[in-house]
Amino acid sequence: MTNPLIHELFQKTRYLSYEVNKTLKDYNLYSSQWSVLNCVYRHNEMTLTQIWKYLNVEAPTITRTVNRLAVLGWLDIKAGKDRREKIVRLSAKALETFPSIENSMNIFENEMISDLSQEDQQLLMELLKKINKE
Amino acid sequence: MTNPLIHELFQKTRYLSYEVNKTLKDYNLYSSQWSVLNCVYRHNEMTLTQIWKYLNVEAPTITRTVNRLAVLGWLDIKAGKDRREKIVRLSAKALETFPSIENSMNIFENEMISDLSQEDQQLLMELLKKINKE
DNA sequence: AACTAAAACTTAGCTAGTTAAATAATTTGT
DNA sequence: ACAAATTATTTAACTAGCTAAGTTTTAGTT
Repeated sequence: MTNPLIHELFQKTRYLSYEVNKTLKDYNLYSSQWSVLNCVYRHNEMTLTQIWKYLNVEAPTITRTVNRLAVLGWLDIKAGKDRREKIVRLSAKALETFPSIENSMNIFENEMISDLSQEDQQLLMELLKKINKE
Repeated sequence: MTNPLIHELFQKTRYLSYEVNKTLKDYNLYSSQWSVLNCVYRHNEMTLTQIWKYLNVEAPTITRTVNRLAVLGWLDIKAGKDRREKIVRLSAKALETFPSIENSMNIFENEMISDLSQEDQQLLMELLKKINKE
């Protein structure tokens, strides 16, 4: 991008996603798959629509990722009372492995922001939230 | 991601890239194509290796994007003295259109960071640069 | 009750990032 | 001078964003 700030933001995110994928490789997971697992875990169960709204991506992205995670045995899918919707939960195997992955991710993320003090983090968060179309 | 800061970073970048694509739609360009055009323009001419090292992506990404841009008439490709390398320049048509795209992008980027003061921008840049593996 | 609109999800097809492995040209080392 | 290593680029195959257009089910309107 022309603006150095926006350029840096894109660079850093690419770098982060690259490093996250390396961390998750031990579990045969990709960063986007982890995002889905993590938010489903925290909500206990979610419909596809809840997932894509939460993660701020489009519906087809989640359809695909959730199906892959189901095939790989990480997620269980069941029909809702409303027969249009699908309800997603972590499988028994996923629940068992989850704490270990979470731990690896915590270590990784703490390493990534180890140069940022508590105030730095707070500040960075506020500054990021200011990026927006008027 | 587990960490809210990293989560926010990913969200914001997705949002930015989405908005950049909307801005560039008038020119039938995608944000990554613009990144390539912009850096080639600023360097006058570049080899593929110079481009991917500058943009911090892998070689195959640039091979593909540059070829597409050549087919679309934005880039001219010629062989270098070293016959392994390819040298890339903006086409006459691209040079003609460039200022107008650049202008649209400047307006867009300024809108995006309009809530950030000069110091905010400086600070944000410094904080972003602190994100790194130790 | 029947027609229409909306919601949840899917399918297909595009760009763009990645890795792994291949090819061709140039450098290096002996 | 020749074999081996390195460098530049490419190809194929994977994940992951997106849009546009489809199906099925539910909700709303008349």
